[in-house]
Amino acid sequence: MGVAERHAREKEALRSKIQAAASELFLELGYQNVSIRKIAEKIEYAPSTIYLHFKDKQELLESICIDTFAKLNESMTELDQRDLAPLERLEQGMRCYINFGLQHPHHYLATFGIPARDEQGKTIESEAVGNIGLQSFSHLRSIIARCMESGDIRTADSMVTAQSVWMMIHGVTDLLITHTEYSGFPWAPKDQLVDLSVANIIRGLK
Amino acid sequence: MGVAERHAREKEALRSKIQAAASELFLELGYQNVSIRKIAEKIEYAPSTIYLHFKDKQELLESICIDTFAKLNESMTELDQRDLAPLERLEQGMRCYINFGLQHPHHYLATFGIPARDEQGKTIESEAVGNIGLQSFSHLRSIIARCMESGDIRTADSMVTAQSVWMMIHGVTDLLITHTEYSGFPWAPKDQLVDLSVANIIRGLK
DNA sequence: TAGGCTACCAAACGCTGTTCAGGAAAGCAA
DNA sequence: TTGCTTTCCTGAACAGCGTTTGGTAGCCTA
Repeated sequence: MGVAERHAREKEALRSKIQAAASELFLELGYQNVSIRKIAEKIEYAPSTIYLHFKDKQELLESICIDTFAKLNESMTELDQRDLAPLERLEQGMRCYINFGLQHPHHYLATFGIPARDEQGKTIESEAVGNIGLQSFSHLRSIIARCMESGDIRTADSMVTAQSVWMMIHGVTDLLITHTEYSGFPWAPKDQLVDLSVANIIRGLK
Repeated sequence: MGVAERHAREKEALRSKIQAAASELFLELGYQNVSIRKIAEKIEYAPSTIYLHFKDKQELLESICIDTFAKLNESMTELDQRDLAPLERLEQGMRCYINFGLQHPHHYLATFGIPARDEQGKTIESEAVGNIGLQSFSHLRSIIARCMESGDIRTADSMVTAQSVWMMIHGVTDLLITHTEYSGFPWAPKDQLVDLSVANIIRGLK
């Protein structure tokens, strides 16, 4: 009676196909310019079919971002296994985060830069995105806690400290993604900005 | 022959009325939810009339953001005249920036958080916005240069340093605006995050 | 008073996300 | 094989969006 299983597989296959098409367009055109109709056309299905697999556009794009952010968490976990000194680990973690943002600019912005807003303009955030974000964040927090234990940085509330650090590297990542192209502003080279920022953030924690 | 003048005044008045209505809706509903049609309805004109005064929606919203950012520059100039010690001045400047973002969240996000993007997803930035941003930035740079001269922070390239600092406080501002409402993430109180971030950024510069 | 000029608007175009009634096909039971 | 049910998918529509265009009404000048 493998019929039900086959059906489930086929259904899953189409879901993946939608995600793949959306992901490609997403990468190509950016968040603002991906439309349900373009995705549908790419996979040669009717637009309404997409709604059989995803509640709405937000959920579809979110599912892609979650997949992408899972890669960030993988990188972080990998970094954990390289058993570096705490401070070195912290620096690598920050660089890893920034590089991730630069490698997946659209996904990064869709997740952190352009939150969904309701009619009142309040931020809406899904549980799923919250979870994956929390995972990344807890990596950061634990590294910071370790740096405090080892005495590499001064002791403080690891929660508040980690949030503050996250905000800073988010700012670096965000502006590197969105505003570096603009030639009217005399941006310094990315490398310099990253190096100095990472160094100064760590210095500030000592 | 005051007719032409009266006409010019009337034209200017309508332009301002459009801006005022847009600004109000903007504040109320956020960037995503302001539409030309809603603005038109609010001032009881046809949507197309708006296009006699603004090239497109982007230009209209930009003109509002520019006005708002002019206030930030005013605050910064005011701060200059209070003739504080360099380091104190730097701290106040940073706090001033963050508070500005929190007081005008939609304007802040529209200017820095949600840049216009073309079909390829590249950032488009207008000259006008670039100018006003450059003004704010040059304030920051000159304070930092002064702190270097006075020996309060270590000497380095003031351009790169200012950009790095800007990125960090942008990150703090941005995340305070967009993600604090989300209850699933255990955010620390805003005050704590601001205090620690500002203190650590300055510490990192020493 | 006639002509021109400006301000304005209604309607339309092509796009968007989303919903929904219905059809085709596949699976199952008799 | 026939009929029934379930599943998947679609075409058409709705309401909204930013923007353009053709045309009109009213004021200003001559």
